Amino acid sequence: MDTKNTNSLEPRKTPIQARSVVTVDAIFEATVQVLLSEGPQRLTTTRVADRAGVSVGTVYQYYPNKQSLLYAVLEQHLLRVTTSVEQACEVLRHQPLTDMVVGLVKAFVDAKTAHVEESKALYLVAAELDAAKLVEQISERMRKATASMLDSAVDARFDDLSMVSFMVMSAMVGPTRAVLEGRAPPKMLQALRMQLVTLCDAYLSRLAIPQSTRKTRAVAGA
Amino acid sequence: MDTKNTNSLEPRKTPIQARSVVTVDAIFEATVQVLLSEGPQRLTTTRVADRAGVSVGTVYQYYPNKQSLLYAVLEQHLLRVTTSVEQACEVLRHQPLTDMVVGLVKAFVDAKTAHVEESKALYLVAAELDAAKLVEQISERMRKATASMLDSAVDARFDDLSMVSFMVMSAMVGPTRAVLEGRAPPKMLQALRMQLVTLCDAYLSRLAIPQSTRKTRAVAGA
Amino acid sequence: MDTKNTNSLEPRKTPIQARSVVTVDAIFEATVQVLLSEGPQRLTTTRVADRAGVSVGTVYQYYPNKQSLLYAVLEQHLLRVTTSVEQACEVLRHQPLTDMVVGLVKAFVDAKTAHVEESKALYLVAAELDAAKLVEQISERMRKATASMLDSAVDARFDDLSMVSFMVMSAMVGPTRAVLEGRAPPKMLQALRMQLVTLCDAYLSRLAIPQSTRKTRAVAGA
Amino acid sequence: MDTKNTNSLEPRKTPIQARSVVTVDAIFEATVQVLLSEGPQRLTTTRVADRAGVSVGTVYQYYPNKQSLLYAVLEQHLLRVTTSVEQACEVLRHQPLTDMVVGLVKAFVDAKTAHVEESKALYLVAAELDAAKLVEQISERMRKATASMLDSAVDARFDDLSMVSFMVMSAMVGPTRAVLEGRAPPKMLQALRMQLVTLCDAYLSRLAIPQSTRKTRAVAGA
DNA sequence: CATGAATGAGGTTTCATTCAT
DNA sequence: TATGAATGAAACCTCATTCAT
Repeated sequence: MDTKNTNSLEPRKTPIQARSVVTVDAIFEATVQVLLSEGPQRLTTTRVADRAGVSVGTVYQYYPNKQSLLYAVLEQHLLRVTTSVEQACEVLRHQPLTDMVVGLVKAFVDAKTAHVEESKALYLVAAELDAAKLVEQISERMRKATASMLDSAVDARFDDLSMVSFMVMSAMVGPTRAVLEGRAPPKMLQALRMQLVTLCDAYLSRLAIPQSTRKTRAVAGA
Repeated sequence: MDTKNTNSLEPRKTPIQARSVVTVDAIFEATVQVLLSEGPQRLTTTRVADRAGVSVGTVYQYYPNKQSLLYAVLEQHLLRVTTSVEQACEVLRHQPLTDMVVGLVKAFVDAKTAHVEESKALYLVAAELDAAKLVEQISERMRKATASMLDSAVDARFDDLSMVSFMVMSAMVGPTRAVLEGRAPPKMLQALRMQLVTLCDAYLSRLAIPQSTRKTRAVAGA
Repeated sequence: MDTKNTNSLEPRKTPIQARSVVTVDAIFEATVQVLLSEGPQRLTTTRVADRAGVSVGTVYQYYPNKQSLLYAVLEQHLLRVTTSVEQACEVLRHQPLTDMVVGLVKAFVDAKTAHVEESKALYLVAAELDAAKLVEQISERMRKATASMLDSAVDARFDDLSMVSFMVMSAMVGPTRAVLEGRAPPKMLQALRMQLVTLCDAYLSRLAIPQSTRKTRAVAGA
Repeated sequence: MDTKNTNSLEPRKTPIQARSVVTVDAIFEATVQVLLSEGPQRLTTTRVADRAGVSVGTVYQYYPNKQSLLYAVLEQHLLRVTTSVEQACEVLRHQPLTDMVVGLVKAFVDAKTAHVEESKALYLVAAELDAAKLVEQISERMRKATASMLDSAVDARFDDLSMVSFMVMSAMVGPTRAVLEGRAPPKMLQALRMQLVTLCDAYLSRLAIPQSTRKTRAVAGA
């Protein structure tokens, strides 16, 4: 087992004492701050330590290397989004399709835009880090949650849920990222949610095999 | 005169002699290769020079710094995609909406997947580089082309072309990128084009203000 | 906060632990030694580090760049001379002119020749460094001190003290430098002091507005 | 004989054809210009070639290395000053002391200030170059000329001519250099000549063994 | 003779990481 | 545990010089 050695991405030790918890949090927080203020290129372990008010050595007490530090921050961010999406999906089960889309878009966009700067910075971190696996896992979880939710829609059924949920999730990512990274007509900031709803709802309606449940009318009209 | 100096992203000098043309190409090609084989983190000017079979100094004869090297490669890639999209948009003018979508998706996905590995590597380059401006320009060009094409559709009109074209382009980017980066159900590789067509066509149909005429009159008119 | 960054000429951090004080001294000393043994052209940060028995990295812990290293050495040297001259001027206040000249010349030449080799090497450093400002400040201080001293002479008054002190100081510099740099008849090494006294005293006597009083009253007055 | 190889400071070949003369001049001139516009640190052979409108290779046709190029420029400058001083000394033979000093100071300062910027730049070159020997030779020539002139003064004789001439020459250098390098009260630019005359004349008068020649009165009074 | 592409040693600087205190 | 001084590999970049064309 070399899961906790220098090459690992896992945090090194789990803090037990209260003081340690404070320290880890400070380091964590400092990492985000440095990321925002200096950018990922200028994020060095020393700078993080300085910002956190501890010494470099202390940073290495809790994270075996720089990657694991960034990994932790990235993971937290992604988990926040994922959790948010998963919870929304859970709540939205057994609703009509359109309600699902509205709820899903809201959950996703809200989570992403809660910390705009952080989101932006972390796109870069994800690139520098070999975080493919993590991103893949996260994506998988969100797709699963989405698929499961869609599967319970009262007014629609889908042939290929894994494909549909992949498309819905990744279709939301494109415009959202473009907006976060600042390329997008200004008005998009406001319109993003509605447009994403239109996009996903139109797509899903097109693919839906309508269900003649009592409570559901034809969604796609015509 | 000062535009080709050390801080610039512009190539340094235009080769005059024949052999130097070969050299520049070799360096450019080597950059792509190193990018693919080693990843952007391990791309160093020395490694590029080695791969190109020249000395470091030679690299710096043509590119003022490492960034400009990466910038050149990124630019070429993006321009390839952009040109492809623009040409498609031009050709597809005055067609029905669905034909447009099919053509646009094909142009975009073909261009992106023509050099899959290169595309993947360049996502990281774009992140590390301060390429925001370039990406923005490129995006802008594609949106313009798309908007102009959509504006000429024989069977639809749109209220807010800049928003619609932004959504279409960025909605295509999301799933495409996810596929290229390897997170996506395996079958997506094949299904991508069709799904994107469905996605975009559904979205556009939903937003279209239908034109009742079989033979469309002046589009921008009325 | 930003004053100790990479572009500064200021030393980077003040040593806290005892051992680091030793290190800074060693680096400083090594710089002087390399300067003497290899000349300013061959002074590299690596060589300094080697001579100091530390790694390059350590050098950069205390000096943000090579220039700051040289600057520190130059500054110390110039301050040594300046202080010496200022103290002499202070002590010599209210003396007859000739005593002043004798004391001033002694102070200056002694300080300069205390570390002959160092002085020689630093002429080159000053040239390579953008030390114009430092040299100017130092010169200014010495001129001020000289002027103030001369102003208190019991047996002379001067019309234009700033010009007179400039001439005296820079007239001393010429021959001293020539001697230090090894162009000068051999006997000059011994005769320098006396000749400088003659030079300056003759000059000052020529310009002095004689004071007829044996016991001088308020100097700046009458 | 390795006087014309790569390590030599001698120019490589003497141009015979007219075209060559033009080229050498252009290179020479370009060197001075680059020195002034970019400073000695940024003077590279390529930059000189560019400025001269020739290729680097051509520069190396006429100068075996960079040092020889700088050496040539420095030599020319120093020779100009030296020649000027020597000619003045020749002309001033058999004159009274004061006339000599006036003439000498004028010759020296005029030569030095004829190309102020060039003079400044060349101080740095002299430092970087191992030009000690050249400077020493030049100094020696000026001292010889001065000594010989002084020896012919109609109204004075000196015990130690080599020392006296050394002091006179180097005493002029100090203030002149300070003025050229911009540390000096502003008015000094105008006053320099007169002050140097006062300085040197006072010094020489003090050391002179008066000659009771018919045409000469006691110079220093007393 | 002139050109200018190519060379590559060598310089400066950074920064993740270790370890004695 | 925490500290922070020290490490040194490795990256970027320059520029004097050569030589085939």
